[in-house]
Amino acid sequence: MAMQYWLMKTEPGVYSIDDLKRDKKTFWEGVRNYQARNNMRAMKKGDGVLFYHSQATPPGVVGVAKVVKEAYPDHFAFDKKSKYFDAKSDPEEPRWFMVDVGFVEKFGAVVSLPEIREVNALKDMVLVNNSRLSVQPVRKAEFDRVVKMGRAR
DNA sequence: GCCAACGTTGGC
DNA sequence: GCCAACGTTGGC
Repeated sequence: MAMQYWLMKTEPGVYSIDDLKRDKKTFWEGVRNYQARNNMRAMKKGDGVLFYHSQATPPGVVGVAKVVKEAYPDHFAFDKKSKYFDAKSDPEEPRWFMVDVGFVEKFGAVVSLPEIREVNALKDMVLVNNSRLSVQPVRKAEFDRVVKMGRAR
């Protein structure tokens, strides 16, 4: 099975690449969108992840992470005190899942969304065409190109 | 802070 | 099953 590639969004004020660098790895809880969830369930250990800062100035890819643990139930959905609580997720048949991701590298500077939009080879990225999806698949060529841009600084 | 895009909910 | 209303995301 070939390695797959993904892009995961986070608001740096909530959890940033620097937090991941410090923690080495983290669990990716709180995804409450079916398409994003399905993408997480398709992830395999070792898959590459573009780490994206949304709600940032500028927004963009700030580094690389990797999948270190495949999808398992998001128990925050069962916790009434959690902001991610969802009464419709039954512990017997969990609706929401999370994965663990590990730190790989932080780019010297952000590969910004406007820059990505300017690159013809990246015009089909989900990021460019569906700005709302928080966990999305990335083609290998796109992943390699963004990483190359991130390292060339 | 605004607003477009998109997903979800719920009445019928 | 349709679709209007509503809520959320995220760029600007």
